[in-house]
Amino acid sequence: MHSPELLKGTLQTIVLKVLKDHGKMYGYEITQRVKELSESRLLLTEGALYPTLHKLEAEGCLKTETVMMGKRMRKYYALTSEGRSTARDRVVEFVDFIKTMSNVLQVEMN
Amino acid sequence: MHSPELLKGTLQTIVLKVLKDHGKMYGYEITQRVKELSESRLLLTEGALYPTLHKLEAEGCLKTETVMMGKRMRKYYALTSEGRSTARDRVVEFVDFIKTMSNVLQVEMN
DNA sequence: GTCTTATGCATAATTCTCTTATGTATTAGC
DNA sequence: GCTAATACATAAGAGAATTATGCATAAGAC
Repeated sequence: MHSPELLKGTLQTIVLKVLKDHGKMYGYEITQRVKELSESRLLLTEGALYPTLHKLEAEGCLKTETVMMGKRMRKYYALTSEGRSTARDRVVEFVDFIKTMSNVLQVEMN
Repeated sequence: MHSPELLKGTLQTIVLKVLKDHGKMYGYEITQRVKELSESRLLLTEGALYPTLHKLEAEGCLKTETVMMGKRMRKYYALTSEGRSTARDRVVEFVDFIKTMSNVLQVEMN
């Protein structure tokens, strides 16, 4: 597991990009996908994920669709067009940040 | 300038690594060196830097030496042997984190 | 010669984002 | 029947930064 400190500020970026790559998903599914992609090194907690989803929705980046699976609720999230644009921006911003950090820390990131 | 959110959790890593590469430095000097290395994209604020230096010193990673330059004080910081070890660990941890993020975000960092 | 900028330290109040804890409820495995 | 996994959600608390403030010296502009 990674030091959770480093995760700060990257959660929105992760959520947006995963949704961009995998289409509509529900919260629990996102946590599992990130766990897979990170080989269990990044474990999203619910207390962080759901508020983030709600916030991104409130900002117009995500739209929702609630489906009942039998008696259990599933709330699917998908990017709006604004969300797609924000996703692009956030990823670029993150990559730029890493390039800067490579220079400051004098390390190669590959 | 980068979104300051991303900086969270990386400040200690930056301070430790810069001190490892440049030997003893004083606070203001560190801000300037980071500004240089990052081409003004990372600007350390004093409100973040000084508490971080004090914390690292309290943890035994840094030792200090105060010098008077004329009437102005300079407090030099240098890594202890524990600090050198911590610096190594933090950089490795950061690079690992970036590798994981590359997988999750599906981007190349080079 | 005064005014602004740069140098140099430091701390406090506030904000933001996450962790941890808690709550509710359904479904699957043994 | 019990435990683990699925599935949502919110609240209290912690941690790390920003912003604001304070003090003080030195250098450069005009």
